[in-house]
Amino acid sequence: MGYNTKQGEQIEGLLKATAGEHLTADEIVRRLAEGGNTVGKTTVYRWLDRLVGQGKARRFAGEKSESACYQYTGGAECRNHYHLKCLGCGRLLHVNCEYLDRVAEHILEHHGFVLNEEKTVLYGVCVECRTKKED
Amino acid sequence: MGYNTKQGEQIEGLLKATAGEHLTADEIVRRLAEGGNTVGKTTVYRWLDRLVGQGKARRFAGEKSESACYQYTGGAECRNHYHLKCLGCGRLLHVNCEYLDRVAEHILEHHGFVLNEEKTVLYGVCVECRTKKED
DNA sequence: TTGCGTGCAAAGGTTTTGCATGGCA
DNA sequence: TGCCATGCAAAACCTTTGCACGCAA
Repeated sequence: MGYNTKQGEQIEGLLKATAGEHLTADEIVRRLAEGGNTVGKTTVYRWLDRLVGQGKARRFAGEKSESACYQYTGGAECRNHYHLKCLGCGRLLHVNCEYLDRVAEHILEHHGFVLNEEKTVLYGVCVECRTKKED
Repeated sequence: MGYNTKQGEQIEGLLKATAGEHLTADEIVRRLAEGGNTVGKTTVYRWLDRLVGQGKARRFAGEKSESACYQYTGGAECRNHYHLKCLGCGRLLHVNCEYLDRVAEHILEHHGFVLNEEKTVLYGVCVECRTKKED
């Protein structure tokens, strides 16, 4: 199911190389073009859908009519930890932390709610953006 | 700043009355129409923007090209607790819990990250939807 | 009376789809 | 060869904006 193609490799490769950032479909087209690789926007959208379906990437809906951003998450290992996303720079932090694991247990026991770690993102501001603000 | 109008009251009223659910702009138009109150979609969007700005409502971006959903949060008090949103029924649970308050402290101390409780939503599945699935 | 609110129609922007062509296996 | 992938153009959608008219204060 699914062929390996030049475009697919380039899209996944770019996402992987910029895993700390988040990119819109448009930005992916532009960056690939800058690298000399022309890829149609339609193809970018189709590969992003596929990568999200495979759990290799993640989609972040934009505010209002902004474009959605996509970010590489790398697959299986990302299902076992938490994600902190910075509202300042967009960076996604991957946090392995037993304390946070216990949060899920607490929520289940005390609030009857099964936390979906894959769908949950904790929003806030990272250290870098915090110190930057103070300038 | 801002007049009180019939439409505004109806929109806020509907949102308040359905605080457990989440509605799209379209659904708001439809439900008001069913109640005999015709309100233009443009007006609905403008009031939703205002209510979100006032912290009275919250916007949840849809997947892909789905419409965004709006949900009544009631204002100031919602900034001091956590929100659990059910992926099954869309219900938003408001959780006041000292255990969860400590999560923010932990994240700051151990991960250098200032959690924004207002922007963060924990996704998962509520008790009702869990037992429903088992049928 | 003044200025904001309303709602229609139209525009704007993102994402999806149709279809002919190209490429992987 | 068979089937999927590609990419252009066009469509589909949600949301915003322009503008003339209506209503709140």
